[in-house]
Amino acid sequence: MSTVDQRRVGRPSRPVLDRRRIGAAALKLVDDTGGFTLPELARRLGVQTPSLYHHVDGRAGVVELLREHMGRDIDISHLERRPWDVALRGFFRSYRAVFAAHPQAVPLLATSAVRSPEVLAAYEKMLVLLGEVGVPRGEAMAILTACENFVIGSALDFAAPDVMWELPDDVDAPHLASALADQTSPEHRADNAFEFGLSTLLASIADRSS
Amino acid sequence: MSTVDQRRVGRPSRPVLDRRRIGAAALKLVDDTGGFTLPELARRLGVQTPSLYHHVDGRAGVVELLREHMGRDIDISHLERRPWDVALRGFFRSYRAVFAAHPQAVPLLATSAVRSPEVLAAYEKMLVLLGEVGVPRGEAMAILTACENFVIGSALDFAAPDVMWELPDDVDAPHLASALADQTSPEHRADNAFEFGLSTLLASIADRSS
DNA sequence: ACCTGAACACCGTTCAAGT
DNA sequence: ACCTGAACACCGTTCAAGT
Repeated sequence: MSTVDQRRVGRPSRPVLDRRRIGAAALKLVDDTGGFTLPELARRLGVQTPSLYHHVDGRAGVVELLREHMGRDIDISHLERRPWDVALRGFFRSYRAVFAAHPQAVPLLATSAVRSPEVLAAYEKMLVLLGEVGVPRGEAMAILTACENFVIGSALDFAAPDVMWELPDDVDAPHLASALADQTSPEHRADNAFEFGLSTLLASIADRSS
Repeated sequence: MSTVDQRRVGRPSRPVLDRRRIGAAALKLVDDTGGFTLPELARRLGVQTPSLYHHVDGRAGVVELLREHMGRDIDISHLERRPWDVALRGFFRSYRAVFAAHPQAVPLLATSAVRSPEVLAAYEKMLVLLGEVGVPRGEAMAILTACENFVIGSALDFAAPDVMWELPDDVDAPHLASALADQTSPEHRADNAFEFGLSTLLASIADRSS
């Protein structure tokens, strides 16, 4: 009948895709479904699967895009604040909050930490902070790495279902059962653990300063 | 010519597969190649792919098998030792050492922590320890969770390539560069960070005891 | 440069058939 | 119960063709 079928072949007058749009759609897809597939991502973008390859390097490239996208959300400005512990606490909270905002994405990214220029710049600033406080240079990297490892582990914990702490009936663990029951706020189990660990690690930095 | 071709159809006189053998082969495969595929796993076991489904629930079931297999290697006996900090330190070191022995498997398992009966029993014992020391019951779970999160994050860190800390030429980060250079032993970067964080977390438990 | 359609190798899963 | 062979839907990736 009419020429409603606008299926087009060949290069469009203006590009319909760009890395930013792909990254946003991918993150949305992961948030919605817990995973992603190139065909499904392409469908959401109204495009054929191979089109993606003009902008990202396959599936691994999309994961990289997720990493970039979430890395941008980490609020580095905390590191401008003083005193140093307020700066670090704010930064690491933001770091974890970004993961917590996209729990389904965490397992995809956990393989390797974010190493974008922005994150490297953040490390640079944190090292300056530690230097100001008097932490020996040789120890600074170990301290920050420990903090980051803790943040990533905590993010994974947050992403994990709370159901994982349900005890099977056949295991006898009275102390564990009552400890789970005695939690001040079970719904914030992961948050409590995070705040505890973060405070602990930061306090130990104070100990190392001169 | 001869009947060398022993391809058989139907149920074998004695089972050729069992969960243990599948788990061991899967772990070996992951250690060797960094991943696994059901066809590849079946090939190594000298069996057809669908045969695996008689023993494990598909691909997810194999991951579960990996978890069980590695969980068995964690040395719980540390928790019988005293004083409490020796017990906990030994246990968490063993926990991480198991991951470190199979770095390629870590990303596969990181999604959810090990929650086998053995690990639950370990938690039970650790809670008894914390109780002996006088840690308030309401805080105990947060403390142990923080330790576990740290261990898992550290395991992922260990599994990550050290190359990730190579600085691109275009980023200007003098403090980061010198901090990396000043590390007491770069080849043990991940280990140093782990030992630092673990000591810190354990020390804070002492603070919480009465 | 950038999108499409067709094609390929490969993977996870199901199931009937056979002992 | 336990293994095989065949079959299916689906995925990631490549590439020539078209603008």
